[in-house]
Amino acid sequence: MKKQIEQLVMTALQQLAAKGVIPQAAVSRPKIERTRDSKHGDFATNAAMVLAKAARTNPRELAQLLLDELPTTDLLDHCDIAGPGFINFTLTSTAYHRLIPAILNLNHRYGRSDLGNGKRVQVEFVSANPTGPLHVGHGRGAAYGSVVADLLEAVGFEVHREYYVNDAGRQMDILATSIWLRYLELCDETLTFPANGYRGDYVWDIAATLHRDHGEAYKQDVTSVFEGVAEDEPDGGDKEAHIDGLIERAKQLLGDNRYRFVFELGLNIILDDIRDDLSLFGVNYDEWYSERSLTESGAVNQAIERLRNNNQLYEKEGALWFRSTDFGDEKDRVVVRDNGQTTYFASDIAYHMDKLERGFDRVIDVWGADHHGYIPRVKAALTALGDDPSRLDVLLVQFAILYRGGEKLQMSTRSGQFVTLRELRKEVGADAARFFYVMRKCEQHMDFDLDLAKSQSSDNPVYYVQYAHARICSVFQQAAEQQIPFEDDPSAVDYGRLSEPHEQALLTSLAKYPETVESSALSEEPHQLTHYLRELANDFHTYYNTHKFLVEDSALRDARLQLILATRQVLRNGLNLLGVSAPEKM
RNA sequence: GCCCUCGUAGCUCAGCAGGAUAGAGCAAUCGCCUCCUAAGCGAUAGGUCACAGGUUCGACUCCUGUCGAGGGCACCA
Repeated sequence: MKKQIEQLVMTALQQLAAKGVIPQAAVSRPKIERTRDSKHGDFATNAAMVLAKAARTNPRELAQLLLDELPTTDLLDHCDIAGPGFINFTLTSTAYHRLIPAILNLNHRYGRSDLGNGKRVQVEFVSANPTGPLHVGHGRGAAYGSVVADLLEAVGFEVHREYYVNDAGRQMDILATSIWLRYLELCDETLTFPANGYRGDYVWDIAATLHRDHGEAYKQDVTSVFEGVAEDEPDGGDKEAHIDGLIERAKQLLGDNRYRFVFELGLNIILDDIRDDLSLFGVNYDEWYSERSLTESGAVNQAIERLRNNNQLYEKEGALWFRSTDFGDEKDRVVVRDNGQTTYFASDIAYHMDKLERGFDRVIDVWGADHHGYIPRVKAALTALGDDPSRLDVLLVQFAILYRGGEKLQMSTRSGQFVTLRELRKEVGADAARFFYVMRKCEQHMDFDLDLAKSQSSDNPVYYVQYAHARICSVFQQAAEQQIPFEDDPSAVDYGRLSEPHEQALLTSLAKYPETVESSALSEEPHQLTHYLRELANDFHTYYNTHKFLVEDSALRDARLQLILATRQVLRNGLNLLGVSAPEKM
């Protein structure tokens, strides 16, 4: 609807330009907005106010000239000039009535568009280190990323969903070593677990698997493990040096193959768990991209070479540095350490280079807010490599703070004290969790109230929307049980019978759906859709409470039933985009 | 110290590229089920949009500064 008005105004503007009223250069896509107040009609434009200066006339006069040039259409009931020079458009009721069969014919396609023109977009999200189960902080990124991906797909982009697996690096070595130490404990060895090791129960579980399947094949004498290793922090030493020493010792004592085996065992079990967890949360990927594969394929070295050839690297204190300050970063960054190992940043340069080279028109990274300082250096690297950094957009997701019984819950992966995404799902359900996560703007710090998400009451917005859907289903259930007939061809119904204000309100909301999806998708703001669905559900509940649908008057009944069928379709489409179920019964 | 994000009703948040009288939901008070699911609906009350300047016809929205909250400033990943 909005598009149609936009075209009408555009035509009028071109006419005005042709007549020399306004300069040709001033003609641009007019801004058409929904009015806030229905007294001002359905849509409004400020075009006359914007162009008044260029036309050397006052806004209200220009508005009149514009209206004179507006093509005739059965879409518009009337237009008027208001306030300082707004033009208000009021649609005809037929324009709205035509919407019902249109929605029902389009079915699940109502709200989808081809705006994206099949452009390829990659969305990378979650990408948590596989050193433990996902926690509720990752949940927000998961819900947000997957809804953004689905929204972009709905408006016609070709979307590629990807998880970057950090399967290399020190954190993974710490995990492998933690598993091995727990294994030794299961072999009845006594030891002091390192302060910096991973202490979660899942580490015990993996160690138990190793012990069960391989007995004592990986056992070593504990004194040989700890002897000569730097003191741990509680003993007055450095916890980093201590854990690094233990990693070295593990590699030494187990040998390459056996160490590798423990490492892989941990990685695979945890990754399988993450995959399973996300899938149950309704989050699926096209690709799990391994960090290690970048090193193995030589991509990391290639990226470093390319930077070197572009004269962006220099050596200092035995390490190789990238001149990221030349591209706006606050300090230069190391890509190869003095021990010859490439840094995580080097992998990330290679990864982002690879992303752009895979031919995506746009690359979106969904990161936790704690990574924001990382953006300038990645963009710097892309610029230095001669790529276009504007093709990369980083969306930052703020932390979610969990509350239970009004108390803030603390969490930390290392200490093993956290609420996992799995626990959250079990406690509040995937539907409520997803809806809650996505209800807030991503850059907004979020308070996640567990009690509220769990409550099956009016306080809970998820149930509110789902309930509207179930209620509509129930009406048709009733019609079937009472054998009340109704016309099932939406185009054979007289919608002129829909004259109640509640019906008009509902129709207006239904018409807004495509605009909402488009705007949500383009601004990467799923919360717009959740708010919309709440309003739509509210329009329906209000209507439901004041009017009966299964009335005697069959023509009126037909019109009302088709209207709520269209409503059900939109609720369903919207919930589906959020990855939330639309139950028939509640 | 520097950088990023945020600061709207008692609480949690909307306010879409500046536009016509600031919006919801909780919580509070008062109403509505012999009637298609009361997980619902209606009504009342509640706000110098953190503060101070600036930009203009017009600022919650843009710019600068102050204050406050969170996060980031590794040869960790």
